[in-house]
Amino acid sequence: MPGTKEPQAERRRQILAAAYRVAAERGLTGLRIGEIAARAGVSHGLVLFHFKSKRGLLLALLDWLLASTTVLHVGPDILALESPFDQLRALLRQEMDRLSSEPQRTRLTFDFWSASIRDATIRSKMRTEFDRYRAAFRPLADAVIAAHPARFRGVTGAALAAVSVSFIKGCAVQSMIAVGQFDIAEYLVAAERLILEAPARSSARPPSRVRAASRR
Amino acid sequence: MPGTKEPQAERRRQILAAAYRVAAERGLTGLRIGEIAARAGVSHGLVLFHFKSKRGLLLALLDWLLASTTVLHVGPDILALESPFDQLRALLRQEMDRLSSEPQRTRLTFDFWSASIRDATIRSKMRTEFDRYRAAFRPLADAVIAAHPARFRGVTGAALAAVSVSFIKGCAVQSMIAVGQFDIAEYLVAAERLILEAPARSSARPPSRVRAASRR
DNA sequence: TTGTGTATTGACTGAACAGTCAATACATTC
DNA sequence: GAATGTATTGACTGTTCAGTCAATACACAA
Repeated sequence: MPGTKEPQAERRRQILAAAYRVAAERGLTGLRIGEIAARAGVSHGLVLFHFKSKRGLLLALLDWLLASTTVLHVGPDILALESPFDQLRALLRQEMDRLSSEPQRTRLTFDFWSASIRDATIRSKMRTEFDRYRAAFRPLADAVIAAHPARFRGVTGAALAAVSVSFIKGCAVQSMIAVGQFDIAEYLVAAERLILEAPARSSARPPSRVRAASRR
Repeated sequence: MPGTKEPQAERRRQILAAAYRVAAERGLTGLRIGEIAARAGVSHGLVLFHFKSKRGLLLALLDWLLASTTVLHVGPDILALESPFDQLRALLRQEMDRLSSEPQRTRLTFDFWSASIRDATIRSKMRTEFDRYRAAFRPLADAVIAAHPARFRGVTGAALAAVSVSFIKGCAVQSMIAVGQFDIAEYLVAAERLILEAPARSSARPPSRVRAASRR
């Protein structure tokens, strides 16, 4: 005996929320329409009614995941920093913190990356997202290059942005596998010193603009 | 009517080889005992006979994959470089080249990473491999720190090694998703300038030891 | 009230697969 | 050449799922 009706959009939302919870726990491979339905408190058939097929649900879930992921935000506190180097460094830190503070979301995203290897549709969606993410780094990357033309002679803003993204993704990958054993704080310090020539700790000396640019 | 007998080890090898091919094409999720058997030219039942269960086969495949992956090798040409910075840079380049020259293997490894999120046994194996990989970077990382004590004050060799690995993994991830569109050569140049303060191109000036160390 | 379209259910179907097993072939030892 | 142990097959089983569908309930309009 069919239950109470809900407006279409609302039902979809409920089901997607349940799907997200299941996917976060069991992974994309362990995603079962039956379990999603149970969690959403509806029938198996209804899930198919709203999403047409399992694949349809999967793609909707991906859209939902991407849409609800915070877009890279370069806030005022970052813009307030003097040198582009400092800004880029602050941005990296912010992003790594964000990824590690949302392990479920990060793991699910990772699952979709993996799926994207063999699925063209998923890949295309992921790529769009990747591009957007990289593009958000672009202005800063350009600024860094402009501030240090000699050092970055021949380096494009695109490539520099790509490298920045790599750091973040690579860090995420490692922290996912080596849970606990991988100290993000320590990692960040090392990354900063290595990449972006950090100023000495607790010194009052102005940040990074000190060097480079004077080269060659 | 049962076919000709093969020595146990040899059969396992044949089946694993077939499993690798199937996994490379279809991914771990698409791995089917039936298809593996067909490719190996044996029966479905025989695969189970030799590997006990699908999971057994999966773990054996992982062992095989890890065992057959080239261990990080710091060759004489790298050791010949003067400064630790240059050595580390050369090593990064070598590894990125290697990963991108074996896309199938890299993709499969990626698949296993993904599986490791939800499977403790796989995770443990992957972690061991990760540790080994990171450990191989360790001596160089230590050398870099020793060469620039001021710059890396408070940074451990472990963290520096972890960052190096991140670069490589992050690069691999991006190049897998943004196939074609992602220019590894350009990426490498950017990474080198950003991370390791590259010497100016085609200049005869001695490498990196120039700076840092003098700081503070 | 009647009618119409949409939402919802639960039972059913069929396919895909992992795993089992008895039968059989081969190799080796005695 | 009989006996024994191991490899190999193919048919079978049971389960797990995605997807279908007819029946039904609800909302709303006429």
